[in-house]
Amino acid sequence: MNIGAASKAAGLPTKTVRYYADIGLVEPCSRTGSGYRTYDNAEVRKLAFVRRAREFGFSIGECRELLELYQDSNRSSSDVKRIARARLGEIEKKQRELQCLHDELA
Amino acid sequence: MNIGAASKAAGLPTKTVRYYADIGLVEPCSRTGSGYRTYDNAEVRKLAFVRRAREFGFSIGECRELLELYQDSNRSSSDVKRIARARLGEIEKKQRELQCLHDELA
DNA sequence: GTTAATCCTTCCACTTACTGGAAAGTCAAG
DNA sequence: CTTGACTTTCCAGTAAGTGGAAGGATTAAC
Repeated sequence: MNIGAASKAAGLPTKTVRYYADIGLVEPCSRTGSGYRTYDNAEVRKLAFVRRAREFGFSIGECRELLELYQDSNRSSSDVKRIARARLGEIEKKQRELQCLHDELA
Repeated sequence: MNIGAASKAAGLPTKTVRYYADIGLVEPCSRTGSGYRTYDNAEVRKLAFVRRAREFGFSIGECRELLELYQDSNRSSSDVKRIARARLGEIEKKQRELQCLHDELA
């Protein structure tokens, strides 16, 4: 999949996908002989995940951390669990705040 | 209330409150003789409202629009209702996406 | 009643996370 | 074999803050 298709599938502008590749956040799985970035479903899922996280105010640095959790197939260490719990706490807080915003407008 | 107390009450950095005053998004209700910005509860509520809206990815321009809705005591016009409905739709979409993010991590 | 700590002011440079646009190479369809 | 859509890099610009300096104001303590 070229960058156009990948960005479309992930719901991000092509520019942003290229930027994420530049900063090493989500890298293409390879390059064609002519230098085109190629993505497959794994990367598209990561990109979509980052899109959602960014929409909720997680910084690029935090997204990096979240991606690691997301990719970690062995989530047994207490450290990983601790980080995940903290992040979930933030997300739940955001959910409550979003509800406030909703109620204030409705 | 001086800027420090107001920003604390609203949950925003002082710098940001000053910035919002500069761009005319939320202005202090007055200034002391010596130039200190003064805020009262109405402004603090607006600041907290903007904080929440910003946290959910609304731009400063959209916050301006939301603030107008928020302040509009006469929400009878169909135009205002239309904008509010569109914004509520966005917020509800964000709520669903946040749930996805939560589930992906949990 | 001065002094130290803690506000507050403006101004300007810097940062983060994109975003637009130019110039040029690539690819698939007709 | 050319046209049009897609891609590349690079560089400049934007949005929304954020940090820090230089200096004035307020308060609280000696």
